[in-house]
Amino acid sequence: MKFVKIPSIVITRLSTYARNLKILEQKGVDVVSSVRLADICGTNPAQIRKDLAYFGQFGVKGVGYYVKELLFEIGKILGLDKEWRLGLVGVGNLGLALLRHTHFMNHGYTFVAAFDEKPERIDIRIGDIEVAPLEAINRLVKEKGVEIGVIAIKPVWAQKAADMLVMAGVCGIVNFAPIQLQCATHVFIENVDFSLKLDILCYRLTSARSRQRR
Amino acid sequence: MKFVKIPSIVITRLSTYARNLKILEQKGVDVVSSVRLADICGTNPAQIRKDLAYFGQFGVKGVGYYVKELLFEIGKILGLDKEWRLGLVGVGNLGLALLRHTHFMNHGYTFVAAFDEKPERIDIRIGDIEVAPLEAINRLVKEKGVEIGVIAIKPVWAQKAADMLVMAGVCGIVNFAPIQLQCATHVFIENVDFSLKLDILCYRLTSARSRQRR
DNA sequence: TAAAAATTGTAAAAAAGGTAACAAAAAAAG
DNA sequence: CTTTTTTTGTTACCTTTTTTACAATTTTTA
Ligand SMILES: NC(=O)c1ccc[n+]([C@@H]2O[C@H](COP(=O)([O-])OP(=O)(O)OC[C@H]3O[C@@H](n4cnc5c(N)ncnc54)[C@H](O)[C@@H]3O)[C@@H](O)[C@H]2O)c1
Ligand SMILES: NC(=O)c1ccc[n+]([C@@H]2O[C@H](COP(=O)([O-])OP(=O)(O)OC[C@H]3O[C@@H](n4cnc5c(N)ncnc54)[C@H](O)[C@@H]3O)[C@@H](O)[C@H]2O)c1
Repeated sequence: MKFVKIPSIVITRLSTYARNLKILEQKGVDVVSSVRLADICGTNPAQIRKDLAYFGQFGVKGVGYYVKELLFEIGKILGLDKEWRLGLVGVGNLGLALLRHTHFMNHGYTFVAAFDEKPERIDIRIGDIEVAPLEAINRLVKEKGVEIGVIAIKPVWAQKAADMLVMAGVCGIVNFAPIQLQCATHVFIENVDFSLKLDILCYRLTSARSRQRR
Repeated sequence: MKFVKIPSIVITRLSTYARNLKILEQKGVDVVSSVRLADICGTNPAQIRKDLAYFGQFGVKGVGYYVKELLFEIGKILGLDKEWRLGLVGVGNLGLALLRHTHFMNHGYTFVAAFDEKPERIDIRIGDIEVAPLEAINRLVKEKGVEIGVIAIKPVWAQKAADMLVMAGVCGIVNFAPIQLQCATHVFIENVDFSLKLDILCYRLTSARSRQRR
């Protein structure tokens, strides 16, 4: 079999498809065409069909896609058919919000550990989680089976936290700090970047305004 | 002059360049070459030069780019040479974290208003901000000059909040709710999407594991 | 049962985006 | 002062991604 590299953007879209299929499922919709789904997702039908074609054939000609079935298949592709265990580094403003956010738990993601510089200051217990000191990362990542690290500390400390997570065996990191993390190539990093999005908006608003003036 | 459409991704990279130039400036670096900057930003030098070429000539042949000057110019391009006023909808877990986050204020972004369904429940005052009921959006957006709306409420309510913001005259929205907002074409929307990033990581980890097994 | 309509999967074409290469200019070395 | 080195700005080329087009298949209509 020929190896085909799957573009990152395809994965992003698959996640969007899954999200909207879930909504359709809740609404009791059984079958959806690529045209309808594209409309909902804000993309084009051929794109959906081509994205899916990377992984196989999931539709029925003349009919469309069975919502439940496609959702299941995309879940399998993305690896959402299992529980993923998250470990949080930095239980500050943002970190607390993330821990308290129950939405993830309903979607296959569970925080199983949390770390902070000054754990004694933070008296939070959510289910099994107790905030531990940074030094405990190595032990707890293994004990609790942390697979994905979530970094929510100040940019200056973020790299060190990433290094410790990787040393402990974590291969996936979601980084909220506005800084470019440098990790070994076997480690996958995704950034969630609010300021970046603000900057993009500023540019759009600014250039829209200057276009109006002309 | 020929109109050249500037790809979205170029703007994203400009923001990254600006962020790293700021760090270089703080370190006291005066001049940087596209090779060095590319190395720091994790891209390629030709890309940086081409990105900048969309907007003009900012370097000196044989020398490189003057850090302060390039930073200033990129700031001007992105529209960061002014204060931007933000209005928050949803002062819950995430919303509070955003309000309390002072980083933005140091970078040209200021929250000037905050709205919640049950404002009486939330006793927070940060500077001039007092949490107001949703009905006050129209009045306060105008009074406080809100230019960018930040949505941090449950997905089901997000569209309504967006509509109200747009009605009040807001043309830029950063949306934290995991839902596709539908707005008029003159409104710019940027999504900050944690679950999406988690899904991408899951896919990468899953496919890396299945590759190992082979 | 036959014709028309709907819709997928995929090949081919078109568009967009990224990379390499190099002339031009400045600085450094000889 | 001349040659070599450094480095930008830009063109041409290459790669990736998106869109179009259509045969193949199923369902619906007549
Ligand atoms: N708060 C937000 O709304 C927001 C939004 C976008 C991005 N961010 C980013 O998220 C990160 C965290 O923001 P925040 O507002 O929660 O900050 P914060 O200061 O409220 O929290 C940081 C927490 O990390 C802990 N900490 C500090 N150094 C540490 C270390 N070396 N190891 C472990 N823990 C350590 C602190 O004790 C604190 O509890 C920052 O990088 C920020 O830029 C925050
Ligand atoms: N908490 C997180 O870490 C996190 C992370 C990623 C995304 N999100 C998303 O951000 C959004 C908010 O999350 P949260 O954890 O802060 O939720 P939350 O329930 O803590 O807060 C929601 C707030 O919005 C208010 N509200 C409800 N309906 C409203 C309405 N119609 N108008 C105005 N205010 C209204 C509520 O009173 C509450 O204060 C959600 O869409 C969530 O999916 C949250």
